[in-house]
Amino acid sequence: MAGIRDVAAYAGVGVGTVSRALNHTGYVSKEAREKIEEAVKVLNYHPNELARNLYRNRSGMIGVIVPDLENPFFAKFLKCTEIELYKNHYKAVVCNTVEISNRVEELIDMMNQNVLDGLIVGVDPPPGLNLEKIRKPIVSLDRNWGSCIPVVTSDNKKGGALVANALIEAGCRNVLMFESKIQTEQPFDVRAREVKRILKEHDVSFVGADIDWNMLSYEYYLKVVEKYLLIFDRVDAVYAGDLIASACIAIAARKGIRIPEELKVIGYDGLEISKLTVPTLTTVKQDIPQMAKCCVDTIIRILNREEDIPMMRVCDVELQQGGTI
Amino acid sequence: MAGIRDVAAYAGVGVGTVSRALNHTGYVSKEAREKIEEAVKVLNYHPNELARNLYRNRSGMIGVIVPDLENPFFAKFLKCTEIELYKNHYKAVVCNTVEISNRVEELIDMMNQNVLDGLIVGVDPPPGLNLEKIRKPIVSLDRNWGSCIPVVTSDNKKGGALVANALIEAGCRNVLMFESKIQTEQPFDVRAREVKRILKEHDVSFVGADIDWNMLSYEYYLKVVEKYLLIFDRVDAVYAGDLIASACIAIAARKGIRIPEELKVIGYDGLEISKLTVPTLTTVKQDIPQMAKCCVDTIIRILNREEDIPMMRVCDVELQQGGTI
DNA sequence: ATGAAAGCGCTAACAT
DNA sequence: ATGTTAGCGCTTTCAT
Repeated sequence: MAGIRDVAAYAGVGVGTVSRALNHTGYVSKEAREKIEEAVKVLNYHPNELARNLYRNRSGMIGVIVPDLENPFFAKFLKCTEIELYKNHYKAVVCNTVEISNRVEELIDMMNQNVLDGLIVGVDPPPGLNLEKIRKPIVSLDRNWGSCIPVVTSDNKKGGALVANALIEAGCRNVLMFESKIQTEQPFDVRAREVKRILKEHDVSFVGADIDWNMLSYEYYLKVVEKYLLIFDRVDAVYAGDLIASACIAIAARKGIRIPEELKVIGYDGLEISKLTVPTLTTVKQDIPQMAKCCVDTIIRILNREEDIPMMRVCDVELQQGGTI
Repeated sequence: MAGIRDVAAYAGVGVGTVSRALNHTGYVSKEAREKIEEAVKVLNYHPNELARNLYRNRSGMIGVIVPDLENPFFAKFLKCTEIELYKNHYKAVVCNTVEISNRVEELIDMMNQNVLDGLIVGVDPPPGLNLEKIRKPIVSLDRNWGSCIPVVTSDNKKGGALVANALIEAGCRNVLMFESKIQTEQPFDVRAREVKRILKEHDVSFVGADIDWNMLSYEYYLKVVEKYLLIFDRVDAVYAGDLIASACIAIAARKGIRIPEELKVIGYDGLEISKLTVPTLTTVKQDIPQMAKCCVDTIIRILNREEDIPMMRVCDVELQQGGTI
């Protein structure tokens, strides 16, 4: 494995000249440059990025933590994030937290060990996290990690309002809501709060459904949706994330419940699957590419030591009209 | 940022002793060890992994290349691969090839630059690839990269037979197949070939559909499926990957075509979405976790310089019974 | 058992 | 414009 000294020797110059030639930094004569290029080719030389990293004290790697890649929301988020990072000459190191605990702490350690230059997190912070000791940037997707961690979120208030108003305009009186319980004070809690507020204002009653948010499988969703529809037989509408909403449409079809006549459904997220249901799912679409872009943009700006980094960036949402409401 | 010399100074020992203590290599007296542990805590010392990497000439990173994470097959594959890599103390650097060309070559360069210790590839090799110059392991998922690149595949022959036999037993006479054209001699071509062979044997006629495999969106699938069902109105069955098969079920529902009475559908892959269609999709399920495990296991064994690495590992498939055939 | 010292392969400051 | 040299922070001989 040829090193820079081999190249220097072969080209008959010093290592400094080689380094300058390769990095396009400082002056290098035409002859020297040509001899070096020749040597590089002959010796099949590739600069050892590890040595560069050590010197520069950066790895060019950003960790991206998501709960579960099987969830299409996070798969798409990672896809978009990876592409944005690539545009900024960074690589994405991926981490699923599902099935394994303590992974977040480990990735934070990797930052301290200089293996990662930063972290984009789509998961809750680990309990008892001490942000003091972290010297590298973290950007969060829709979670509160602390006052000094920038958050990229989508317009949950508008999203909640879109949901509530759609339900009200459709004349729903009894809504079954699959929503996370408001307890951890996360940005997306705003959404459920807004939905409930507006529904109350219009005297629409609703009931929350309690599900295990760590279970990601349609079989589980189908079971849960079926159970709840049985329990609450007066329900005339369901509001849930797209995956559960889709499960709901499937259950309705199997039970002969007509949508939207007998049961209205409104989803949230605007995932691909919303196009596939029959009828297509009316849902509030989050701009995942935009959220990914904001996350990457923010972390890059911190890495570049820019000033006035916004601590909160809110991406737009829009109603994607379907046939379920 | 405290370094190993700071720890050594604080503990009143040499750097060598600190290194040995931290790595549990060589002898270190109890007293020294305790003083060092104390120093590590006080100074909040984290060993710089970059320096270690340089010395050891490894990064602990494996690149995983997939066409598109929005495809649930690859999302799940990456998820499982990441978890398996983690168990082996490696990290996964992810790369979508969609939207950007030349990414494979770049990741290969990263191997030569010691940033990646190996590559797991779920994409075709770039044209004109020269394997000679690659000195680090590559393992491929279901693609031929060359005779010296191990391949992990699933039992495409059995899978094809399961499809064909299911179609025959259901009495289909005219099958519309959404399958990749056999031209690149990839392992998964065996599947289509086997389906066709058995169908011919039983005098079942079939017609292939030509679609743009780089387009991944349900809206596109829906459009294409609709077009083909119109063109071939004598078709009584469709065979396609789960995503297209699901689109097909949606189209049928919208057009009032009863499944399975008027049109039978059989999918391939066994993705989550197969549980969600109405009726549930009959499909051939690939064992994605097992394939991921084989890929990781193989690359780890090469990295560990083990002997007798199998050049081809075939994972089992099984028929997942649904209601579409 | 431990400290000193020589690298790992590169970059950049410095002297020429 | 270019060669020499001192690190980047660690691991590992090699004496002691």
